[in-house]
Amino acid sequence: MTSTLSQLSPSGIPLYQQVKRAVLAALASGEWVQGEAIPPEKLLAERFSVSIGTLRKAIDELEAENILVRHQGRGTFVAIHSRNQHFFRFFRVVRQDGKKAYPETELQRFRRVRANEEVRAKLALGKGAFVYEFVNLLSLNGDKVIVDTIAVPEVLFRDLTREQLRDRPSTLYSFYQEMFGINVISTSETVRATLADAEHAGWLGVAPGAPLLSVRRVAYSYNKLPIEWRISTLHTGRYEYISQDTSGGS
Amino acid sequence: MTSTLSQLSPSGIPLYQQVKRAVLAALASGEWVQGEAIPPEKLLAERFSVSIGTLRKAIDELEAENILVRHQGRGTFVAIHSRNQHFFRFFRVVRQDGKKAYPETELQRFRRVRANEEVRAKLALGKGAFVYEFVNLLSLNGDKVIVDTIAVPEVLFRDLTREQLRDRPSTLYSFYQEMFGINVISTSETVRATLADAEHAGWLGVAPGAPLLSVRRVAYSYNKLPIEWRISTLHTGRYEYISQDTSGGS
DNA sequence: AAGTGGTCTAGACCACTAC
DNA sequence: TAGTGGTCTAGACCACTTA
Repeated sequence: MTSTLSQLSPSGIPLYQQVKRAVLAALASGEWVQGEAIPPEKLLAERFSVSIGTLRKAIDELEAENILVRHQGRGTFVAIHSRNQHFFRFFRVVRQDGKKAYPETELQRFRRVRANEEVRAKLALGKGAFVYEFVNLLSLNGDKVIVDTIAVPEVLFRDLTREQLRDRPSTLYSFYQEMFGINVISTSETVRATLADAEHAGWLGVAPGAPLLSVRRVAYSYNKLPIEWRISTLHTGRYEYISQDTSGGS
Repeated sequence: MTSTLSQLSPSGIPLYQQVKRAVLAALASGEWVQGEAIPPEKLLAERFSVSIGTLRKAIDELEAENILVRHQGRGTFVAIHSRNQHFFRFFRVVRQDGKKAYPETELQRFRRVRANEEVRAKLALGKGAFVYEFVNLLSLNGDKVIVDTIAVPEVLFRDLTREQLRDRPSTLYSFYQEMFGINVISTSETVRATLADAEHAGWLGVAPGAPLLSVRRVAYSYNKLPIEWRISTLHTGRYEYISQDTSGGS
């Protein structure tokens, strides 16, 4: 992969966007790997025959999209969506006093089934497609708080097993990344109030008929490809769902 | 307001951030008004004695935060948070089929009271401070869906009256903007499940004990100044609360 | 000390909008 | 045509990390 950029830009597309696409192409081709540093800015600027300012503008956007991470003095790295910071971007349940904690997960159920109509719609699957469907019970500070019912397309998660899920050493989304090369980069959620049915009441240790939150999520990879559908059922007795507006601030 | 920037930067804070703060200060002081253009970049660069590139970096961030809007060839404008696009950034309730609609509002209650401890904490008010507290019932497509209990500091909303609220021609936040010069630029929300009490059941036309969402919001202006505290109680029988993650994409 | 990204400059030229 | 923001350059110097 030399890829000195197609040299010509008759399209009128800004140079920095062409550079951005070229960097994305190099990432998608596997030229640079998860967690590894990409070449320094000066080298990249030469490779693409642009000034360093233009190169930086391209990298700026890739960093804003959580695809690259820069560290002053060390280099620019391919982002890892693992435990530390990124976890709480997608995990939005905290104790009512604001304290964040990592959940403990117990796999309750696992099966391979044909996707029903709702799941096919959410995951953009064709009729007859299979999904892996599993249920996790999540605890925070020892309290059973969340039941996640999750469906992922078989075609993207070939040969996923119950054991892999149960024994994974890291978060679910970094497991997706490490084992299947699938990156979750955005989600879309809706929230409703429901009453606990017998099964969820049992899992969460509440009375049937207790009020619960039902959070429905579609998770997307690059190009808005849907890769996971989940229904999270939350007991908000001592916890709550948070929804920050990240645009503003000073 | 000359404000040529304090000239000295012993603090080691990057210049463009100092410029950003200075622009925010000019906005907060009312020097530039809603929907009006701010001075051109070249002028601002001279005023703050920085290069145009540095000035642009400051404006870049303010645009990313929806505080300014740039239009090539026309100028840079103070963002208007009014009806059209911005409304649905803060109004996050849609019908379960995804259809968005503007709510109709009925003012149910209005009073001036001393803030209790919770409200004082959320709005960063001192002991004994007064707030205006009012209750709105919101309908979507003719369905009564939301009860908003809202508190705003008297010190920021001097002489707010029941009649002003009832007769306002626009959304609540553009009313804040037009009548009091207060801009909502970010919010922080938490969500819990509750059961309808008698009063809310009556307003929403549900049985007492029906499951409802309780959304608690603090709305902020520039510099993270809290300007409104509200508890929204939602009936999610046919509607739902949405929470998009806007960071990703390519 | 060497190498990385972060900031900042002082322009040039282009694309778009208004008049 | 004049004025606006958008792109791009070719550096200089600073702050941080690693050895």
